[in-house]
Amino acid sequence: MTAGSRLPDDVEPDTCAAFRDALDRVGSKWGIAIIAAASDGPIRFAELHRSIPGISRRMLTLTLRTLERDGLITRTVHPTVPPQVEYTATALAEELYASTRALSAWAENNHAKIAAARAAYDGNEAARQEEHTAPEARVRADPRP
Amino acid sequence: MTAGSRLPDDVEPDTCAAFRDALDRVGSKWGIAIIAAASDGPIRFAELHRSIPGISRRMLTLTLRTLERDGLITRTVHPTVPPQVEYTATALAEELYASTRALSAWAENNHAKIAAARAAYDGNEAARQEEHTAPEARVRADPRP
DNA sequence: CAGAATCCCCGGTGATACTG
DNA sequence: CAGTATCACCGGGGATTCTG
Repeated sequence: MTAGSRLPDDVEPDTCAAFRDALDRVGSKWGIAIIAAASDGPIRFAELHRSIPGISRRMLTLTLRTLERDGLITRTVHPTVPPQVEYTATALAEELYASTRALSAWAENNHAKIAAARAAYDGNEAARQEEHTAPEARVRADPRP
Repeated sequence: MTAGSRLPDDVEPDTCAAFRDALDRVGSKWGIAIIAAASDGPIRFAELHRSIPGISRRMLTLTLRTLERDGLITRTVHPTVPPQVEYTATALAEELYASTRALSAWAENNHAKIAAARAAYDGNEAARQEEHTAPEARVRADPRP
């Protein structure tokens, strides 16, 4: 397939699809946080759990599994008496994390503009609502039973 | 608040949060595709709808609204007899889109490695399953009523 | 300590039909 | 043409409990 069938799958053939593909790996709620935390060398499950405030053990486990599956995190089990497991970000994950910086930087630099744009939009929106409801209607609170 | 209360909100204080913030703007299923399509100059609703294959009119409208609200897309209405509306990506959106490239590039360059990692993981996973089910059990299909 | 299992909720998304 | 309005789904994510 895709060879002659002319599937309608080519808007921004590569770039756009590739971006979504990257998001599938690191777009989950905790993905980036985990990779970031595991970038500073091996870190144990409990440490990870503590260093990422809002996360539940469940989501930590699940996200770690997908990251491990994709080769972004290595899992090392030390068969000591209280089980001890260490996680480390792979080189691949480090590259991914680095590729993330541009987006983070953009967000940091422009979240003020975004907020302003929202305020402006919401303001005009509210104004349009008023004139759409027709001025007369706004006076009629009509406290009649 | 946040002054002395020592809120547990500082894993990767800025970077990680900023990334998630960026995703809130462009992480939706169609966000990037729309910005990409609107980067090549003004484009009409129907054109947009055609150039992004899988999208429904509903999601196109909704996503355009949020993008407009965040100042990433400008909406221009021409009061002609058949209504004509044009959308254009703002400079802000262009910067955002540019900041996206690093991630897209990473995905393009490494999706092979990812696939390989997955295959390896799934292979070992299946193997572990077998030996965990205990060899004997695998022989017992037990066709008894 | 490091999970696995279960239940439940909610928001993003899709399908369909109607409108100015 | 360019939307809006409804309904319905389903999968990510959270809270809680159990285990080797």
